[in-house]
Amino acid sequence: MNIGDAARATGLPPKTIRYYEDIALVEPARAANGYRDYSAGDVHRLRFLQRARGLGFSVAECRSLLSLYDDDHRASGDVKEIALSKLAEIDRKIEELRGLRDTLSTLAESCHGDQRPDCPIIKDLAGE
Amino acid sequence: MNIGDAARATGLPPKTIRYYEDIALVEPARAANGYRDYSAGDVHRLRFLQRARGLGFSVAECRSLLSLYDDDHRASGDVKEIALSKLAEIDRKIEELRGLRDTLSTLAESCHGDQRPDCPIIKDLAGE
DNA sequence: TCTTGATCTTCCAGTGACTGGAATGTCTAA
DNA sequence: TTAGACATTCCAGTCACTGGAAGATCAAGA
Repeated sequence: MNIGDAARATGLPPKTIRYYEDIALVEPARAANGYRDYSAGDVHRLRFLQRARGLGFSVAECRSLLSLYDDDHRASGDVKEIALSKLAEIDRKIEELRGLRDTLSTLAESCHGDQRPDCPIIKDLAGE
Repeated sequence: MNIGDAARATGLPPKTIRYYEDIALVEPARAANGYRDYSAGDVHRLRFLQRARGLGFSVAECRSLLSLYDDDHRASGDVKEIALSKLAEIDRKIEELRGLRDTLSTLAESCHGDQRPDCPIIKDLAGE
């Protein structure tokens, strides 16, 4: 399977798939003409990556998850640990964004938003 | 005022302050010895940047905000527009993270997380 | 057979917003 | 005088791609 077909099968751009080979995440065989030749297993791994990245796992975390995926004797606890720590990270980010949201929304509400130069948002940013 | 003092006054690392000069956000005068010499106005702008970045504005947005900050005849509506579009962006991010959180939390809950290899998280990522 | 156009290859550079480190120069206090 | 704290510039690295150039290969149609 050529890279274009693998791209269609996984929803990943060819550039990204080549990048995943560069960083040794999915290393396909090569055909006689030098083209990458993706096996069904390779495509599975690519799809795994696509899902895991979509869930917010970093490439480094994906590497760990892939090696657990490869390991038939893995402990599900190891996988769960990664998932839970990612969950905690997402929670932290949500909290941070909520804080930003509240501050910014208060600021925006206090600004009349017309032609006059007087602006509470700028004043706040300036520290007045 | 040397860069170290400006750093202490604003909470920004010297490296970052130099970077802001590189991209022409805050360009201080130079002393006879070649050291950067930050005026009170420069420090105000740096503090403004520090606050705006902390609120999640990109450097490009900060550039716009700074030019509005500099313009005594700005319309507060222009500032409010930037703030509101950032607010909408933050809301989108929060929603996205909530979705991730829910998916990941459902997955983690369904995983017993022990020594056995059977793992619903891996199964889901593999698309089974 | 020739050509066209899609697809493939590699390699280099850019993104955003810094951050680290090396090599070197200047200032201040003991 | 000297130590060490601070300053300078410049280059390279981060993360996860993405864009583009230059050139090879393939499949289909005239």
